[in-house]
Amino acid sequence: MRIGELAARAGTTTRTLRYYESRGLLPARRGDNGYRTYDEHDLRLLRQIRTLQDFGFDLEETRPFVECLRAGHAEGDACPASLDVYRRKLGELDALIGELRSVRAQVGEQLARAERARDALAADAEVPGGPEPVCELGGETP
Amino acid sequence: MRIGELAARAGTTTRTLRYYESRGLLPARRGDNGYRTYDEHDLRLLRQIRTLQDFGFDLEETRPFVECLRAGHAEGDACPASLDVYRRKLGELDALIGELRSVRAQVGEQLARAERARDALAADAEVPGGPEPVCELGGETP
DNA sequence: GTAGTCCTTGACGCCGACGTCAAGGCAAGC
DNA sequence: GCTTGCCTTGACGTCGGCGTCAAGGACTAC
Repeated sequence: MRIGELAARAGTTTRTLRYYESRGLLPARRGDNGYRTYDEHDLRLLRQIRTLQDFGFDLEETRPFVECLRAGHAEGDACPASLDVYRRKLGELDALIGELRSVRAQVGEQLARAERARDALAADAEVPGGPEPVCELGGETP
Repeated sequence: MRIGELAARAGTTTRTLRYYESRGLLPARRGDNGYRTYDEHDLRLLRQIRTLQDFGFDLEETRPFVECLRAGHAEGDACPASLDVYRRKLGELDALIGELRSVRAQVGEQLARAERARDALAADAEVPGGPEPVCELGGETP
């Protein structure tokens, strides 16, 4: 199988495969004409990479899985190094999710506060002699 | 106040301020000598930008807040455009957090599965005549 | 006068994971 | 022979938010 077919079967591009090869992640054999040649096992490796990438692993993090498969294991996560990556990733995910939830809470609070302020202004505006109406944006404020 | 002082007071760098200016976000007046000149109001704008950046807003998303302050409002989120950004951000955060939790769950499951498989192999190994021991990685597999 | 500090603009570097174009080789169908 | 399509390498572009020089002007202190 040549590069175009492998790319199509894995739902990626030839550019990506050449990139992986340049990174030493997915080397290819070469035919007499210099064309890259792949087999089903390469497809397996590639799918492992893609799955992890979809999870947000960066390329280097997929390397232990690929090497594990290449070492003959049926699963890319059959080796301790892969499990370490899993665990490290779980830690990173937990930390990131925690940060994002904190940010979400703060932004939500800011929004609520700003809406209260706006409503307070709107209520004041209904009182005769009240202040200016709510900003409607647009740019020009006289 | 010149650029160095403003940067120091906001806990950022002169490079960053010039970058903001190049983006049209924080333009500066110029003194006779060509130096940029800022006042306390600029510091207020800058702090607004930095706060939102810390929340993960990208620069363009801070623009409505800055323009709102520049329009004379006491708060950067006193304008509807800013509230829209808040709401959009909340949606993005919720979506992202949801994705990350899903990924976290999947990775956790993969880890658990892989550990079960490893333990099963280890248990087998204790039985006389059982299969090969667990992969210890390292590279060479004969 | 001169050393030192701050300022100016301009321009390249960085990071990750490729996209995109260019120039040319190889194989197959007509 | 000619076109078409896939392949090759090489190299520059992308995105955001700056970092990091480099060369030179401005101002202060001594």
